[in-house]
Amino acid sequence: MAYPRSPSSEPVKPQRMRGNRPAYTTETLLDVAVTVFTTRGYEGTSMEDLAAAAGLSKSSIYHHVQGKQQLLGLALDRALDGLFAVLTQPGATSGPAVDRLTHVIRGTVRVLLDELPYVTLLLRVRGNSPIELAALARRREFDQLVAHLVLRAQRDGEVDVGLDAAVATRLIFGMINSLTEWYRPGRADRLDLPETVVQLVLTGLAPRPGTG
Amino acid sequence: MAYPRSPSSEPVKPQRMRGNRPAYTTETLLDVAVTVFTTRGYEGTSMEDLAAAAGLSKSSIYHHVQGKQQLLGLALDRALDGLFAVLTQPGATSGPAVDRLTHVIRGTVRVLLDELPYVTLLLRVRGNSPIELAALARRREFDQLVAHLVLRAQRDGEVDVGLDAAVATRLIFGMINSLTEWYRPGRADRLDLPETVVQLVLTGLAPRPGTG
DNA sequence: GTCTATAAATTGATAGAC
DNA sequence: GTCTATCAATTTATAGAC
Repeated sequence: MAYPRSPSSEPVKPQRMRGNRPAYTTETLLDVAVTVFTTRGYEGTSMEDLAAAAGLSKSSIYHHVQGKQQLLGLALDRALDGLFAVLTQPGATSGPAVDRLTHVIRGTVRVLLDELPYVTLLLRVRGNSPIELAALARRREFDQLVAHLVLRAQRDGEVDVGLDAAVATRLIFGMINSLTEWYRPGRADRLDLPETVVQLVLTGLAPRPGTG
Repeated sequence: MAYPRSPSSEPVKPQRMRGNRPAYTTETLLDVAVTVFTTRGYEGTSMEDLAAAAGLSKSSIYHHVQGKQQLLGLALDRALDGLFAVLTQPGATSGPAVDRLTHVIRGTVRVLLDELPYVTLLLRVRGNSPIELAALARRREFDQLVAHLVLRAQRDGEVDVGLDAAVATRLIFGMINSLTEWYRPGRADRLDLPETVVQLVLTGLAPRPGTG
Protein backbone atom coordinates (compact mmCIF):
# COMPACT_ATOMS: atom_id res chain seq x y z
CA MET A 1 0.00 0.00 0.00
CA ALA A 2 2.60 2.60 -1.07
CA TYR A 3 -0.01 4.60 -2.87
CA PRO A 4 -1.82 7.45 -1.12
CA ARG A 5 -4.62 6.04 0.99
CA SER A 6 -7.93 6.24 -0.73
CA PRO A 7 -10.44 8.69 0.75
CA SER A 8 -12.72 5.81 1.73
CA SER A 9 -10.14 4.40 4.13
CA GLU A 10 -9.81 7.64 6.10
CA PRO A 11 -11.33 7.68 9.59
CA VAL A 12 -14.73 9.29 9.54
CA LYS A 13 -14.34 12.92 10.56
CA PRO A 14 -17.78 14.55 10.71
CA GLN A 15 -17.93 17.86 8.91
CA ARG A 16 -19.25 20.82 10.85
CA MET A 17 -22.07 22.75 9.22
CA ARG A 18 -23.79 25.99 10.19
CA GLY A 19 -24.15 26.52 13.89
CA ASN A 20 -21.20 24.19 14.44
CA ARG A 21 -23.51 21.22 14.16
CA PRO A 22 -22.00 18.00 12.75
CA ALA A 23 -23.39 17.24 9.30
CA TYR A 24 -26.23 14.76 9.29
CA THR A 25 -25.79 11.16 8.28
CA THR A 26 -28.65 8.86 7.35
CA GLU A 27 -28.33 7.39 10.84
CA THR A 28 -28.46 10.64 12.82
CA LEU A 29 -31.29 11.94 10.65
CA LEU A 30 -33.19 8.72 11.23
CA ASP A 31 -32.89 9.28 14.97
CA VAL A 32 -34.53 12.69 14.66
CA ALA A 33 -37.22 11.40 12.32
CA VAL A 34 -38.20 8.48 14.54
CA THR A 35 -38.58 10.80 17.52
CA VAL A 36 -40.95 13.03 15.57
CA PHE A 37 -42.81 10.06 14.10
CA THR A 38 -43.48 8.62 17.54
CA THR A 39 -44.57 12.01 18.90
CA ARG A 40 -46.92 13.11 16.11
CA GLY A 41 -47.55 9.80 14.39
CA TYR A 42 -46.04 8.87 11.02
CA GLU A 43 -48.94 10.12 8.93
CA GLY A 44 -49.28 13.18 11.12
CA THR A 45 -45.69 14.17 10.40
CA SER A 46 -44.96 16.24 7.28
CA MET A 47 -41.54 16.64 5.69
CA GLU A 48 -41.80 20.23 6.88
CA ASP A 49 -42.15 18.94 10.46
CA LEU A 50 -39.07 16.76 10.00
CA ALA A 51 -37.09 19.64 8.52
CA ALA A 52 -38.00 21.88 11.45
CA ALA A 53 -37.04 19.22 14.00
CA ALA A 54 -33.71 18.59 12.27
CA GLY A 55 -32.98 22.27 11.75
CA LEU A 56 -32.71 21.67 8.02
CA SER A 57 -34.67 22.58 4.92
CA LYS A 58 -36.98 20.01 3.41
CA SER A 59 -34.80 19.52 0.36
CA SER A 60 -31.72 18.79 2.46
CA ILE A 61 -33.48 15.75 3.87
CA TYR A 62 -33.75 14.33 0.38
CA HIS A 63 -29.97 14.46 0.11
CA HIS A 64 -29.76 11.79 2.83
CA VAL A 65 -32.80 9.63 2.16
CA GLN A 66 -35.12 8.97 -0.76
CA GLY A 67 -38.18 10.13 1.12
CA LYS A 68 -40.44 9.79 4.10
CA GLN A 69 -41.28 6.18 3.41
CA GLN A 70 -37.62 5.15 3.37
CA LEU A 71 -37.13 6.68 6.81
CA LEU A 72 -40.03 4.60 8.04
CA GLY A 73 -38.65 1.45 6.44
CA LEU A 74 -35.20 1.90 8.01
CA ALA A 75 -36.76 2.43 11.44
CA LEU A 76 -39.04 -0.61 11.20
CA ASP A 77 -36.18 -2.86 10.09
CA ARG A 78 -34.09 -1.79 13.03
CA ALA A 79 -36.87 -2.63 15.48
CA LEU A 80 -37.56 -6.01 13.88
CA ASP A 81 -33.86 -6.96 13.72
CA GLY A 82 -33.60 -6.33 17.46
CA LEU A 83 -36.63 -8.45 18.24
CA PHE A 84 -35.60 -11.39 16.08
CA ALA A 85 -32.12 -11.36 17.60
CA VAL A 86 -33.71 -12.33 20.93
CA LEU A 87 -35.09 -15.53 19.42
CA THR A 88 -31.69 -16.77 18.27
CA GLN A 89 -29.86 -16.23 21.56
CA PRO A 90 -28.80 -19.47 23.30
CA GLY A 91 -31.26 -19.03 26.17
CA ALA A 92 -34.12 -19.00 23.67
CA THR A 93 -33.16 -22.13 21.75
CA SER A 94 -32.48 -24.77 24.39
CA GLY A 95 -33.78 -25.89 27.76
CA PRO A 96 -37.29 -26.31 29.15
CA ALA A 97 -39.89 -24.35 27.18
CA VAL A 98 -40.88 -22.26 30.18
CA ASP A 99 -37.26 -21.15 30.67
CA ARG A 100 -36.96 -20.28 26.98
CA LEU A 101 -40.20 -18.34 27.26
CA THR A 102 -38.92 -16.46 30.30
CA HIS A 103 -35.74 -15.63 28.38
CA VAL A 104 -37.74 -14.32 25.42
CA ILE A 105 -39.95 -12.21 27.68
CA ARG A 106 -36.93 -10.65 29.40
CA GLY A 107 -35.12 -10.14 26.08
CA THR A 108 -38.13 -8.60 24.38
CA VAL A 109 -38.58 -6.12 27.23
CA ARG A 110 -34.87 -5.21 27.02
CA VAL A 111 -34.95 -4.63 23.26
CA LEU A 112 -38.12 -2.60 23.65
CA LEU A 113 -36.48 -0.36 26.26
CA ASP A 114 -33.14 -0.12 24.39
CA GLU A 115 -34.73 0.71 21.03
CA LEU A 116 -37.80 2.41 22.47
CA PRO A 117 -38.73 4.85 19.66
CA TYR A 118 -38.06 2.29 16.93
CA VAL A 119 -40.18 -0.44 18.53
CA THR A 120 -42.84 2.13 19.39
CA LEU A 121 -43.08 3.05 15.73
CA LEU A 122 -43.28 -0.60 14.72
CA LEU A 123 -46.18 -1.25 17.08
CA ARG A 124 -48.19 1.59 15.59
CA VAL A 125 -47.89 0.62 11.95
CA ARG A 126 -51.27 0.06 10.29
CA GLY A 127 -50.31 -1.44 6.90
CA ASN A 128 -51.00 1.66 4.80
CA SER A 129 -48.17 0.97 2.31
CA PRO A 130 -46.09 -1.95 1.00
CA ILE A 131 -43.32 -1.03 3.44
CA GLU A 132 -45.72 -1.19 6.37
CA LEU A 133 -47.24 -4.44 5.13
CA ALA A 134 -43.80 -6.03 4.94
CA ALA A 135 -43.08 -4.96 8.51
CA LEU A 136 -46.41 -6.35 9.69
CA ALA A 137 -45.60 -9.67 8.01
CA ARG A 138 -42.25 -9.91 9.80
CA ARG A 139 -43.93 -9.01 13.06
CA ARG A 140 -46.54 -11.72 12.64
CA GLU A 141 -43.71 -14.18 12.10
CA PHE A 142 -42.15 -13.14 15.41
CA ASP A 143 -45.50 -13.47 17.19
CA GLN A 144 -46.05 -16.95 15.82
CA LEU A 145 -42.65 -18.17 16.97
CA VAL A 146 -43.38 -16.92 20.49
CA ALA A 147 -46.88 -18.39 20.51
CA HIS A 148 -45.36 -21.74 19.62
CA LEU A 149 -43.10 -21.46 22.67
CA VAL A 150 -46.06 -20.83 24.99
CA LEU A 151 -47.90 -23.78 23.51
CA ARG A 152 -44.85 -26.00 24.14
CA ALA A 153 -44.60 -24.83 27.75
CA GLN A 154 -48.27 -25.57 28.22
CA ARG A 155 -48.02 -29.07 26.70
CA ASP A 156 -45.00 -29.79 28.89
CA GLY A 157 -47.15 -28.91 31.90
CA GLU A 158 -44.92 -25.99 32.80
CA VAL A 159 -47.64 -23.34 32.71
CA ASP A 160 -51.33 -23.24 33.59
CA VAL A 161 -53.47 -25.39 31.32
CA GLY A 162 -56.61 -23.42 32.16
CA LEU A 163 -55.70 -20.66 29.72
CA ASP A 164 -55.90 -20.65 25.94
CA ALA A 165 -52.23 -20.53 24.90
CA ALA A 166 -52.73 -18.28 21.87
CA VAL A 167 -54.82 -15.81 23.84
CA ALA A 168 -52.39 -15.82 26.76
CA THR A 169 -49.49 -15.14 24.38
CA ARG A 170 -51.26 -12.14 22.91
CA LEU A 171 -52.15 -10.78 26.33
CA ILE A 172 -48.61 -11.23 27.68
CA PHE A 173 -46.95 -9.56 24.71
CA GLY A 174 -49.66 -6.94 24.71
CA MET A 175 -48.60 -6.16 28.25
CA ILE A 176 -44.94 -5.98 27.23
CA ASN A 177 -45.66 -3.81 24.20
CA SER A 178 -47.71 -1.43 26.31
CA LEU A 179 -44.43 -0.30 27.87
CA THR A 180 -44.02 1.95 24.81
CA GLU A 181 -47.06 3.89 25.98
CA TRP A 182 -45.50 5.20 29.18
CA TYR A 183 -41.87 4.16 29.72
CA ARG A 184 -39.39 7.02 29.31
CA PRO A 185 -35.66 6.53 29.88
CA GLY A 186 -34.40 8.02 33.12
CA ARG A 187 -37.67 7.59 34.96
CA ALA A 188 -38.29 4.40 36.95
CA ASP A 189 -34.90 3.13 35.92
CA ARG A 190 -34.30 1.74 39.38
CA LEU A 191 -37.07 -0.73 38.73
CA ASP A 192 -35.95 -3.89 37.00
CA LEU A 193 -38.70 -3.88 34.40
CA PRO A 194 -37.79 -7.14 32.65
CA GLU A 195 -37.98 -8.89 36.04
CA THR A 196 -41.21 -7.14 37.05
CA VAL A 197 -42.86 -8.28 33.84
CA VAL A 198 -41.64 -11.86 34.24
CA GLN A 199 -42.94 -11.97 37.80
CA LEU A 200 -46.33 -10.53 36.88
CA VAL A 201 -46.67 -12.97 33.99
CA LEU A 202 -45.69 -16.05 35.99
CA THR A 203 -47.37 -15.46 39.34
CA GLY A 204 -49.76 -12.55 38.87
CA LEU A 205 -50.87 -10.12 41.54
CA ALA A 206 -52.11 -12.59 44.12
CA PRO A 207 -50.18 -12.55 47.40
CA ARG A 208 -48.12 -15.71 47.80
CA PRO A 209 -48.00 -17.54 51.11
CA GLY A 210 -45.01 -16.43 53.14
CA THR A 211 -44.49 -13.09 51.38
CA GLY A 212 -47.51 -11.20 52.79
CA MET B 1 -101.51 20.95 22.18
CA ALA B 2 -104.45 21.32 19.80
CA TYR B 3 -102.17 22.70 17.17
CA PRO B 4 -100.71 20.39 14.53
CA ARG B 5 -97.85 18.45 16.00
CA SER B 6 -94.56 20.01 15.30
CA PRO B 7 -92.28 18.09 12.94
CA SER B 8 -89.83 17.46 15.77
CA SER B 9 -92.31 15.35 17.71
CA GLU B 10 -92.89 12.94 14.85
CA PRO B 11 -91.39 9.44 15.18
CA VAL B 12 -88.11 9.20 13.33
CA LYS B 13 -88.73 7.63 9.95
CA PRO B 14 -85.44 7.31 8.10
CA GLN B 15 -85.62 8.62 4.57
CA ARG B 16 -84.42 6.35 1.83
CA MET B 17 -81.81 7.81 -0.48
CA ARG B 18 -80.22 6.48 -3.68
CA GLY B 19 -79.80 2.74 -3.76
CA ASN B 20 -82.58 2.42 -1.17
CA ARG B 21 -80.07 3.21 1.57
CA PRO B 22 -81.45 4.98 4.67
CA ALA B 23 -80.20 8.56 4.86
CA TYR B 24 -77.21 9.04 7.10
CA THR B 25 -77.49 10.50 10.56
CA THR B 26 -74.54 11.85 12.53
CA GLU B 27 -74.59 8.58 14.45
CA THR B 28 -74.52 6.19 11.49
CA LEU B 29 -71.93 8.30 9.73
CA LEU B 30 -69.80 8.23 12.86
CA ASP B 31 -69.93 4.46 12.80
CA VAL B 32 -68.52 4.39 9.28
CA ALA B 33 -65.89 7.01 10.07
CA VAL B 34 -64.60 5.25 13.17
CA THR B 35 -64.20 2.01 11.24
CA VAL B 36 -62.08 3.77 8.62
CA PHE B 37 -60.12 5.71 11.25
CA THR B 38 -59.16 2.51 13.06
CA THR B 39 -58.21 0.80 9.81
CA ARG B 40 -56.10 3.52 8.20
CA GLY B 41 -55.36 5.69 11.21
CA TYR B 42 -57.03 9.06 11.80
CA GLU B 43 -54.33 11.14 10.10
CA GLY B 44 -54.03 8.58 7.33
CA THR B 45 -57.72 8.99 6.51
CA SER B 46 -58.79 11.77 4.12
CA MET B 47 -62.31 13.09 3.75
CA GLU B 48 -62.20 11.45 0.33
CA ASP B 49 -61.56 8.10 2.05
CA LEU B 50 -64.53 8.69 4.35
CA ALA B 51 -66.75 9.67 1.44
CA ALA B 52 -65.79 6.51 -0.46
CA ALA B 53 -66.44 4.30 2.58
CA ALA B 54 -69.83 5.92 3.19
CA GLY B 55 -70.83 5.91 -0.47
CA LEU B 56 -71.28 9.68 -0.32
CA SER B 57 -69.57 12.71 -1.76
CA LYS B 58 -67.17 14.66 0.42
CA SER B 59 -69.46 17.65 0.66
CA SER B 60 -72.37 15.53 1.87
CA ILE B 61 -70.37 14.62 4.92
CA TYR B 62 -70.18 18.29 5.85
CA HIS B 63 -73.95 18.35 5.94
CA HIS B 64 -73.86 15.99 8.95
CA VAL B 65 -70.76 17.10 10.80
CA GLN B 66 -68.57 20.16 10.96
CA GLY B 67 -65.50 18.31 9.81
CA LYS B 68 -63.06 15.50 10.38
CA GLN B 69 -62.05 16.72 13.83
CA GLN B 70 -65.62 16.70 15.08
CA LEU B 71 -66.02 13.08 14.04
CA LEU B 72 -62.93 12.29 16.08
CA GLY B 73 -64.21 14.21 19.08
CA LEU B 74 -67.58 12.44 19.06
CA ALA B 75 -65.86 9.06 18.87
CA LEU B 76 -63.45 9.79 21.70
CA ASP B 77 -66.23 11.05 23.97
CA ARG B 78 -68.19 7.87 23.40
CA ALA B 79 -65.23 5.71 24.38
CA LEU B 80 -64.45 7.76 27.48
CA ASP B 81 -68.08 7.84 28.62
CA GLY B 82 -68.16 4.05 28.50
CA LEU B 83 -64.96 3.68 30.50
CA PHE B 84 -65.96 6.17 33.20
CA ALA B 85 -69.35 4.47 33.58
CA VAL B 86 -67.51 1.38 34.86
CA LEU B 87 -66.03 3.36 37.74
CA THR B 88 -69.42 4.46 39.05
CA GLN B 89 -71.08 1.03 39.03
CA PRO B 90 -71.85 -0.33 42.52
CA GLY B 91 -69.23 -3.09 42.31
CA ALA B 92 -66.55 -0.47 41.78
CA THR B 93 -67.44 1.79 44.70
CA SER B 94 -67.82 -0.55 47.69
CA GLY B 95 -66.26 -3.67 49.12
CA PRO B 96 -62.65 -4.82 49.48
CA ALA B 97 -60.28 -2.98 47.15
CA VAL B 98 -59.24 -6.15 45.37
CA ASP B 99 -62.87 -6.97 44.56
CA ARG B 100 -63.45 -3.46 43.29
CA LEU B 101 -60.31 -3.80 41.16
CA THR B 102 -61.51 -7.10 39.76
CA HIS B 103 -64.83 -5.49 38.92
CA VAL B 104 -63.10 -2.62 37.12
CA ILE B 105 -60.88 -5.00 35.16
CA ARG B 106 -63.88 -7.05 34.04
CA GLY B 107 -65.89 -3.93 33.25
CA THR B 108 -63.09 -2.29 31.30
CA VAL B 109 -62.62 -5.41 29.17
CA ARG B 110 -66.37 -5.51 28.50
CA VAL B 111 -66.55 -1.86 27.46
CA LEU B 112 -63.50 -2.33 25.28
CA LEU B 113 -65.10 -5.29 23.50
CA ASP B 114 -68.55 -3.66 23.25
CA GLU B 115 -67.23 -0.35 21.90
CA LEU B 116 -64.18 -1.82 20.21
CA PRO B 117 -63.56 0.68 17.38
CA TYR B 118 -64.23 3.68 19.63
CA VAL B 119 -61.87 2.57 22.38
CA THR B 120 -59.30 1.53 19.78
CA LEU B 121 -59.35 5.05 18.38
CA LEU B 122 -59.00 6.54 21.86
CA LEU B 123 -55.94 4.43 22.61
CA ARG B 124 -54.19 5.65 19.48
CA VAL B 125 -54.66 9.37 20.00
CA ARG B 126 -51.35 11.27 20.12
CA GLY B 127 -52.41 14.75 21.24
CA ASN B 128 -52.06 16.46 17.85
CA SER B 129 -54.97 18.87 18.41
CA PRO B 130 -56.95 20.45 21.25
CA ILE B 131 -59.62 17.77 20.84
CA GLU B 132 -57.04 15.02 21.21
CA LEU B 133 -55.41 16.74 24.18
CA ALA B 134 -58.76 16.95 25.94
CA ALA B 135 -59.33 13.24 25.40
CA LEU B 136 -55.86 12.43 26.72
CA ALA B 137 -56.59 14.48 29.83
CA ARG B 138 -59.80 12.55 30.51
CA ARG B 139 -57.98 9.30 29.91
CA ARG B 140 -55.25 10.20 32.39
CA GLU B 141 -57.97 10.89 34.95
CA PHE B 142 -59.37 7.40 34.42
CA ASP B 143 -55.92 5.86 34.75
CA GLN B 144 -55.27 7.69 38.00
CA LEU B 145 -58.51 6.53 39.57
CA VAL B 146 -57.65 2.93 38.72
CA ALA B 147 -54.06 3.27 39.96
CA HIS B 148 -55.45 4.49 43.27
CA LEU B 149 -57.53 1.32 43.51
CA VAL B 150 -54.48 -0.92 42.98
CA LEU B 151 -52.57 1.03 45.63
CA ARG B 152 -55.44 0.53 48.07
CA ALA B 153 -55.54 -3.22 47.39
CA GLN B 154 -51.80 -3.38 47.96
CA ARG B 155 -51.97 -1.45 51.23
CA ASP B 156 -54.80 -3.68 52.42
CA GLY B 157 -52.52 -6.68 51.81
CA GLU B 158 -54.85 -8.06 49.15
CA VAL B 159 -52.30 -8.16 46.33
CA ASP B 160 -48.57 -8.85 46.12
CA VAL B 161 -46.48 -6.18 47.83
CA GLY B 162 -43.37 -7.08 45.80
CA LEU B 163 -44.60 -5.08 42.81
CA ASP B 164 -44.65 -1.34 42.32
CA ALA B 165 -48.37 -0.53 42.31
CA ALA B 166 -48.17 2.21 39.68
CA VAL B 167 -46.11 0.06 37.32
CA ALA B 168 -48.35 -2.96 37.86
CA THR B 169 -51.42 -0.85 37.08
CA ARG B 170 -49.91 0.31 33.82
CA LEU B 171 -48.90 -3.20 32.83
CA ILE B 172 -52.31 -4.65 33.65
CA PHE B 173 -54.24 -2.02 31.74
CA GLY B 174 -51.67 -2.21 28.98
CA MET B 175 -52.57 -5.88 28.71
CA ILE B 176 -56.29 -5.08 28.64
CA ASN B 177 -55.87 -2.32 26.08
CA SER B 178 -53.83 -4.60 23.85
CA LEU B 179 -57.08 -6.47 23.13
CA THR B 180 -57.81 -3.76 20.55
CA GLU B 181 -54.81 -5.00 18.58
CA TRP B 182 -56.23 -8.41 17.79
CA TYR B 183 -59.77 -9.00 19.10
CA ARG B 184 -62.40 -9.11 16.40
CA PRO B 185 -66.07 -9.82 17.18
CA GLY B 186 -67.21 -13.26 16.15
CA ARG B 187 -63.81 -14.84 16.63
CA ALA B 188 -62.92 -16.35 20.02
CA ASP B 189 -66.32 -15.36 21.34
CA ARG B 190 -66.62 -18.63 23.22
CA LEU B 191 -63.71 -17.56 25.36
CA ASP B 192 -64.75 -15.51 28.35
CA LEU B 193 -62.17 -12.80 27.85
CA PRO B 194 -63.01 -10.71 30.93
CA GLU B 195 -62.50 -13.83 33.07
CA THR B 196 -59.33 -14.87 31.25
CA VAL B 197 -57.81 -11.46 31.87
CA VAL B 198 -58.80 -11.47 35.55
CA GLN B 199 -57.28 -14.92 36.02
CA LEU B 200 -54.04 -14.00 34.25
CA VAL B 201 -53.75 -10.81 36.30
CA LEU B 202 -54.43 -12.44 39.65
CA THR B 203 -52.58 -15.74 39.37
CA GLY B 204 -50.39 -15.53 36.27
CA LEU B 205 -49.25 -18.43 34.13
CA ALA B 206 -47.73 -20.60 36.83
CA PRO B 207 -49.47 -23.95 37.30
CA ARG B 208 -51.27 -24.09 40.62
CA PRO B 209 -51.08 -27.13 42.83
CA GLY B 210 -54.02 -29.45 42.23
CA THR B 211 -54.81 -28.20 38.70
CA GLY B 212 -51.82 -29.70 36.87
C1' DG C 1 -79.89 15.10 1.79
C1' DT C 2 -76.91 14.79 -1.87
C1' DC C 3 -74.52 16.44 -5.72
C1' DT C 4 -70.71 19.00 -8.93
C1' DA C 5 -67.41 22.47 -9.03
C1' DT C 6 -63.99 24.90 -6.96
C1' DA C 7 -61.24 27.50 -3.59
C1' DA C 8 -57.20 27.87 -0.49
C1' DA C 9 -53.73 25.61 1.88
C1' DT C 10 -50.58 21.88 2.55
C1' DT C 11 -48.06 17.93 1.00
C1' DG C 12 -44.13 15.01 -0.88
C1' DA C 13 -40.71 15.73 -3.94
C1' DT C 14 -37.36 17.97 -7.62
C1' DA C 15 -34.14 21.53 -10.01
C1' DG C 16 -30.36 24.02 -9.73
C1' DA C 17 -27.37 27.64 -7.24
C1' DC C 18 -23.67 28.05 -3.73
C1' DG D 1 -24.24 19.33 2.40
C1' DT D 2 -27.44 22.80 2.41
C1' DC D 3 -30.13 26.25 0.43
C1' DT D 4 -34.22 28.86 -2.28
C1' DA D 5 -37.69 28.37 -5.52
C1' DT D 6 -41.00 25.72 -7.51
C1' DC D 7 -44.19 21.88 -9.10
C1' DA D 8 -47.92 18.65 -9.24
C1' DA D 9 -50.94 16.31 -6.43
C1' DT D 10 -53.71 16.05 -2.51
C1' DT D 11 -56.31 17.89 1.40
C1' DT D 12 -59.96 20.27 4.10
C1' DA D 13 -63.63 22.87 3.38
C1' DT D 14 -67.24 25.92 0.95
C1' DA D 15 -70.77 27.62 -2.72
C1' DG D 16 -74.66 26.81 -4.88
C1' DA D 17 -77.71 23.71 -7.92
C1' DC D 18 -81.24 20.00 -7.64
